[in-house]
Amino acid sequence: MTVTLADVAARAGVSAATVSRVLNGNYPVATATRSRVLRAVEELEYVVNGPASSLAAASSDLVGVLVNDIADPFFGIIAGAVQDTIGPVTSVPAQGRKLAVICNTGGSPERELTYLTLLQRQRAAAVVLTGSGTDDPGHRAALAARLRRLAAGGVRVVLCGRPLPAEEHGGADGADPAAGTAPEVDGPRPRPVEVPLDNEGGARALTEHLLALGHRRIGHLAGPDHRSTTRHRLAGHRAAMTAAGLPPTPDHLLIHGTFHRDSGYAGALRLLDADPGLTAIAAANDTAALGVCAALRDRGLRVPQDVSVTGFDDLPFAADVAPGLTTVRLPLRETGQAAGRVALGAEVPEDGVVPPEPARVVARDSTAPPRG
Amino acid sequence: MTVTLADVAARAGVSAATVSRVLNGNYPVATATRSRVLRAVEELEYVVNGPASSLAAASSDLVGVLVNDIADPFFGIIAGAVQDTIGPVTSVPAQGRKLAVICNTGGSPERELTYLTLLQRQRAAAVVLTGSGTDDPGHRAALAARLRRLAAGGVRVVLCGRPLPAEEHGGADGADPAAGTAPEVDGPRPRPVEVPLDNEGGARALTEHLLALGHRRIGHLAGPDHRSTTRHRLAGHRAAMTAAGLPPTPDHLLIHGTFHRDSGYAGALRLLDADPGLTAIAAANDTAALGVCAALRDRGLRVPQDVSVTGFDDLPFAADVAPGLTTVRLPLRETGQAAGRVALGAEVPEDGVVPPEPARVVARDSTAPPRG
DNA sequence: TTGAAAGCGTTACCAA
DNA sequence: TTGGTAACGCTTTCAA
Repeated sequence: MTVTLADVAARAGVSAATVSRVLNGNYPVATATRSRVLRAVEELEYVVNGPASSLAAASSDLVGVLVNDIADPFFGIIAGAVQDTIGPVTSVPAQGRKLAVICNTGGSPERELTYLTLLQRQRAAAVVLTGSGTDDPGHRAALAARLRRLAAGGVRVVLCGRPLPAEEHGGADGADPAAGTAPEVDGPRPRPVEVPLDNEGGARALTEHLLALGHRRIGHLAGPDHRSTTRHRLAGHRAAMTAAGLPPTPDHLLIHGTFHRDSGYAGALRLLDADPGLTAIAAANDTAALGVCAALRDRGLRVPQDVSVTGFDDLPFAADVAPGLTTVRLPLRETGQAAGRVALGAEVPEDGVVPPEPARVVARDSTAPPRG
Repeated sequence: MTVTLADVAARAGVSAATVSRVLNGNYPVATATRSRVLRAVEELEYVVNGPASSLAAASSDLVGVLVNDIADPFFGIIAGAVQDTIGPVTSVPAQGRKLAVICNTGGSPERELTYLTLLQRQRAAAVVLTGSGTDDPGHRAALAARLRRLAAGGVRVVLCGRPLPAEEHGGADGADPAAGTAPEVDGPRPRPVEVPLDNEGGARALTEHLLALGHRRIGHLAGPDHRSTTRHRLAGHRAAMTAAGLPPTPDHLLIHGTFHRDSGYAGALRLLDADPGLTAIAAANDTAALGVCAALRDRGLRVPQDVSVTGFDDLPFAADVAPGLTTVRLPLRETGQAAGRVALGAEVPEDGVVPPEPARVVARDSTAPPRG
């Protein structure tokens, strides 16, 4: 039923090996032969059998991209950039024609592990993990173990916007007691590469911006607890406060939520209840910040006249859509493209870390002085 | 180096066949044997070789999902819903564990075809095409041919939010003269299934809403020309105008653009220049509508006091973020889930068309009467 | 309930 | 420059 290499070979009057060589273009073939083969391919509408080819070549052209929330443009932009870089229409010569598999983990460490297993099973060429990872020691250890196995299987691992989970100390396979008999790796494998996002610097710049405007009572709507991104952004915020000689944000002005709009809405209401006199709110990301704006509107407050709102640049147009919203512009496209190039093996730094692009504050309509 | 079935079999003291049966769970195996095998799998950290298994079984567990713009939450929501339905954590029993491959076409018919070839090459179990398709006859024919080949290869095809491109009339393979010698299909294959979005009904409801508010000078910012979605939404708009006994929207109030924010911004300015007295603008989608809101703000106009703005529900929170924006709520999640179930083969209607969920108008702050 | 063995369609090595 | 031919790792009859 299906057309195979042999069919093409027969029609072109050559051997299967020759057809393979023509198709892969990695071996010299006489011009006449080549065109004969190509014509046969056309006529028979032949399409390579990927699984067979992957089996024989011991590698596939699949690249996994894990995202926390596919409905969030933040990840959409990164995933799109990765895909553009490695995909059918790539700018990296002789590397393209790979297929990006975008996997939506929903922020769940379990699903993350499940997807990684699935990708390992597909013998993916590379795996790109984007967005924040969990800080939970158990999950980190499990993730580290899985990444180790992926690397051992020749899968290139790229961490985009999150740090590499540390391996367990002590003997090999410390994280998995049952793995004592697992086979050893047959040589040095490429280590995971980090393509960081400057979460800490961005949060610091964001807070410095608010402080420069004269704000002192700043509510902080942080992301989910136990996430690397949350931790880094919080650290940046604190660094700015400290550098300005100010006390750290008090507990009642620091609320943990999610990266979603609802969380921003609810969090803003709680912050206002906790301190009706606050003049600024820093949100976990733009999506949450938009929720903050809505909450302020519903409370009869204006943005930024009454309260300045800031967030991370998850939605490129957020600052424009919600007047008064100040965001940190993270270089999402650039980061995604860098991750894509690393996944292709085209850009692997010595120390395993691609230098991050600096985050920039996009101030807009936020020059109003704080209230009384 | 890598652990294979044989390794597991040896360790468990059984044959490879038995291990395969245990792993696939589609064959009776003694409980004792099963647990012995599973333990060996654990101990060796065995992960199935997907390509090998796909080759032997002549089918893979990959499902392709094509989207026009991965950075647009509209597609993110649909893609996420498809993935949730078919993916590792699925609610459809005994069907899950499939891997969704989300492909970003950027709205380009060429990239669409390229991705379809790539997916055919991977022997994908199913392919889901989402969002508007091109109306260009050449591309439609090429797409129809490719879909036919996919179906012939046993790939289930799902069209989500767009109509099935018609086959060429006349003899078989009419669209591809060079294919005269292509092999015949070896039996009846499942035809593509349509999971529609009610674009026409939504546009009609949107326009009716504006008309009911008393608007008569309505600017229409349509989507890209030659796209099915654009055509359907335009048809709904016109139907509402006609049903109300009104003349069709004049040419100078009908502008084609893209589905992006910038297009909405620029288009709104053009519309205002063409008719400074218009009282409402219907945009191609929410993203463009947000751009319209920004343009109105920059022109010193208020929404909806001076101009009512409407759009399709690409961003769930758009109406909430931009006060005065009225949207049509398309059942994106439901549609995506239906598409996922169809892709799994769990829901295939007789006539090949899943009934669409109705679109609903989400009115908000748009009760202001028109100016003048 | 289990095992042996024949493919599945490519790739890549070795000759020619 | 080309052809023959082992792998590649799994699934799936067919027997036992």
